[in-house]
Amino acid sequence: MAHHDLQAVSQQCGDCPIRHRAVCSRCEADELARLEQIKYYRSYEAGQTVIWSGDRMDFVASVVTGIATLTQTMEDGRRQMVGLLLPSDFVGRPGRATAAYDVTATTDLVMCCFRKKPFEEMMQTTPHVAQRLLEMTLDELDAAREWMLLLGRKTAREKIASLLAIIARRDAALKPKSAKGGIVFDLPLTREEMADYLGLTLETVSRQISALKRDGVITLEGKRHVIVPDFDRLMEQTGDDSDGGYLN
Amino acid sequence: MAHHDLQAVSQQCGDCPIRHRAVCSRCEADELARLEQIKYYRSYEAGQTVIWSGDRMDFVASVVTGIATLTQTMEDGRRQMVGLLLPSDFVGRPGRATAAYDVTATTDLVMCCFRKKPFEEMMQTTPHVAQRLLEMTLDELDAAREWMLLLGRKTAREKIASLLAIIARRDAALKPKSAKGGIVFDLPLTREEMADYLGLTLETVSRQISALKRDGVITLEGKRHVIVPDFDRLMEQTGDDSDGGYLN
DNA sequence: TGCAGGGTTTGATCTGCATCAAGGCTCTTG
DNA sequence: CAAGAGCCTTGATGCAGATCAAACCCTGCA
Repeated sequence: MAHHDLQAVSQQCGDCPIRHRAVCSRCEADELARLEQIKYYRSYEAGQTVIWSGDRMDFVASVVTGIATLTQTMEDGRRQMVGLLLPSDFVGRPGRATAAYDVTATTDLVMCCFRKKPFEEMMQTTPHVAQRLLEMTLDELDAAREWMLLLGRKTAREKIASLLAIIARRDAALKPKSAKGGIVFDLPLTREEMADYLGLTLETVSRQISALKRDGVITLEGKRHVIVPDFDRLMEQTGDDSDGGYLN
Repeated sequence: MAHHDLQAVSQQCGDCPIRHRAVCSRCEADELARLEQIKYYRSYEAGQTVIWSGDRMDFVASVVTGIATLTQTMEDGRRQMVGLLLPSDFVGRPGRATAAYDVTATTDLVMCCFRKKPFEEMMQTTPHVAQRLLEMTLDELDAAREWMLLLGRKTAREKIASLLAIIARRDAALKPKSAKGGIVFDLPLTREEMADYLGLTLETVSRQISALKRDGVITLEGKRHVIVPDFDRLMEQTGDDSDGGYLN
């Protein structure tokens, strides 16, 4: 429905590794040219910090490849992940000068950045961009609220199952078509990062994964490679309504 | 900075009880006329449900007076509040046909509603509205992420103190000027609603409030009327950075 | 005046997860 | 090949907050 979105825009150029070039028929040539001018790419390697909370941030960006996290840290070191950024997700806030969260690359990461000032100007003149950004932000807000239910009310086992289901679903959406014999994916997070995501300790994460393994809900090959023989079986462990997602 | 925002628009009419009429100099007369045509008011009394999760929802709205909550419920009855709507807050999602959460009036409530279809059309033609909505949604997302830190990592005492601080701050912002002798406000939520907000049980909420009272951090008159003699003292209990809020 | 019901407090006990601690696996580096 | 560093697992123990239960307070109403 959005005929000119940020991903499409950030993918106009030939060096962008994901998806096809998507030129929208209704986009004005000079809009694109303007975007091209304020756009640049940055790469980070796994573990590197993109920006620290409180730092000056004069760009907004969208993830091209890799995975990044947003985390908040309390003075005494307690950490909570508050965002998981996958390819096409947006970082940064027009109208704010400093970063509100630590942004970290958990895998090798490429981001497509736009300098903030010109980007904001473009938002004024190009309503599609603001509309698309609104849509993405509303999606993120929904995800955050789902996450709040998880943090506030789910048990450790339900939390782990939910996280696995989220990753499995996303992975299934990307891949052409998983084998019929079950869903297979690699965990993009360490046990500690999972713990920060779920509001648990890494020991509890480890124990609950072992428990799911013991109960035959999942199988592990190595520490990271997960096989889910029966996705419905996994979903039963999440505590969520079975009736899947609301379709818009 | 937004010269034409949703509240301003919803307050053009004389029957709107909050704030002054705010006519934006840059707003086109016919924009306003269009908004007037698709606008209507609805009232609910305390405790009433505005809409159930999954129900058809053919309007978007903003709170005029009173307080509403968004909650999610699991099949077995566990509940988590995921949004607290104060005057001027926005409900509903353009581009979604059904409600994703239960919306409940916790006090008597007046909402200014816009039928969804024409509202969406107006978003297309009036960029200011989409931009303002984006701003509001980003604010909500920030609040949700703060809330996630609370749910995932704070102790019961810190949760209670944080909630009191949030309410106190909001209240202070509304009132002309609190007395110098400390901040005073009424809790707009029952113990159970606070528990749903904080991911606790109502017993724990009650106990922690008693503890804060015992320690002299707060004083209670009746069950709902709170006196905070020293706001900094309360803030110390929240676990948050002392350096207050980032100013844009 | 009594009593019924919703909201709240407080006590006793239980339990899920945190904490503390040790050891295993795998990869890197000298 | 040894030594070290990350990351992960597993065990033992402790405690914050859940659960179960009882009683209190206030308001409305018969």
